[in-house]
Amino acid sequence: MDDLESEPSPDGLRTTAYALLGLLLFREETSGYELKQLADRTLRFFWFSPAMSQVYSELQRLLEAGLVSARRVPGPGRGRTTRLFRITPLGRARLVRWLEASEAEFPILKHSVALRLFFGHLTGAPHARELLQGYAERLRERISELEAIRAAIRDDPELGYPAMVAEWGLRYYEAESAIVRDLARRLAGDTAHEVPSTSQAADPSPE
Amino acid sequence: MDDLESEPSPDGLRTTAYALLGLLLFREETSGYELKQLADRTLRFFWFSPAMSQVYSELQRLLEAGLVSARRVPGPGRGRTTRLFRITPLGRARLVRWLEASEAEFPILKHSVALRLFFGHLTGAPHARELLQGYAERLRERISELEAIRAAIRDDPELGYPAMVAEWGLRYYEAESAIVRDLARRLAGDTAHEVPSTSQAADPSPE
DNA sequence: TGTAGCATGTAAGCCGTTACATGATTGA
DNA sequence: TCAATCATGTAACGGCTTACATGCTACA
Repeated sequence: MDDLESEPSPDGLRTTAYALLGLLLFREETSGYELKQLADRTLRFFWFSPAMSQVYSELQRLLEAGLVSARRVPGPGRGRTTRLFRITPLGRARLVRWLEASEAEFPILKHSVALRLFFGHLTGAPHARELLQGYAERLRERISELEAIRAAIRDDPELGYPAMVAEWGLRYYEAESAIVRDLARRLAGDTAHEVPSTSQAADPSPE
Repeated sequence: MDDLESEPSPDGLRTTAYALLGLLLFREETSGYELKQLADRTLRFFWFSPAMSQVYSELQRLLEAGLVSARRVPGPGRGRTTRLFRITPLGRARLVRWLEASEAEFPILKHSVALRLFFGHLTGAPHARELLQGYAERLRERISELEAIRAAIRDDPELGYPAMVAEWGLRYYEAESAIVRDLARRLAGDTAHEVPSTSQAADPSPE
């Protein structure tokens, strides 16, 4: 089982650091705050959106490694200063090297809905159906969000790759919706017997 | 942004602890070692398979909370002892309560292939295509593994829910395969211009 | 003879989170 | 006037991983 789990690259930087570094490519200069917002609109859909505090700490690390530069500017807020970050040529080169030299890990899915369905015999078909319906609902929200984003970037020729990823996400969500719908339907037929299993269940896998 | 990130339940146990606890339902008694193997064949596909050391520490925690019991038996290996764990009635009750009382989080996806594709303009269409083809290859492996598992559990009436999850996984992988195939095809048309973007790219999202 | 599998753990460390601390501006 | 937004961080903690430590049995 050599599922190379995001080995720390020679730079000592993790995938998340490179992800944030890459986002800087799409901006001239950004504050940490703004970068977090950008992550919420992009990374969130296929990686994850780091906490505000992590954004700052990753930026600090990238700064120390020379992959980004920073300058302080006043405001907004009279006494306060804002730090604006920018990717350096070295940063860009390192990002490219990382993309070319390192292997992509197989995607990691933490799917708590599937996990709960796995134990469905404990709570019964009606509960499982509600679980799936709740998930379907949240999927619809996600789809709306992502559709809005895709519509906004669709025709920008500079954003072909982000657009592909957005489409990937949409098709993924739509596949999920279809599967969930089918499973819920199948459970509807079973609704008769509630929480049927009192006995110890059998082995879920053969020897 | 209230994406309730796996809040520690009143028990102080995380999802992973409940996941392992739930796996014990499918066995009379297991060693930590065997539980890890079971996790590799089940949890891995929709949650993640914890490291060996984590399996032991979660079991220890569950033991202290009285949700599992343990007994030591000799062997195999003359001087060595094996600890066999078993879910307690309390454990089962707590698992049910957790399933019923807590909300399922929206699935978390760490998709490094999509992340890399997002930055595809840095490495060019041929590289992106290779990335997708490599992923497609690994997807095929996963599909084979999961198909074998599904075939083995398919007709056991006690394992209806695990079978549903296996099917979910298969359909998910098949959707991924289809999307990846289409994206790779689209990139094939673009192969002419290698690494086209030297200029700073534009904003990936509208103001 | 050596390596893979069975079996159990401890220790160190990083990744990422929540909670905390601070403070100005804008708009309801 | 009160909340939201902009903006920057620090501290504490938990989850999970890798590395380390140990040793037997079966098999090639």
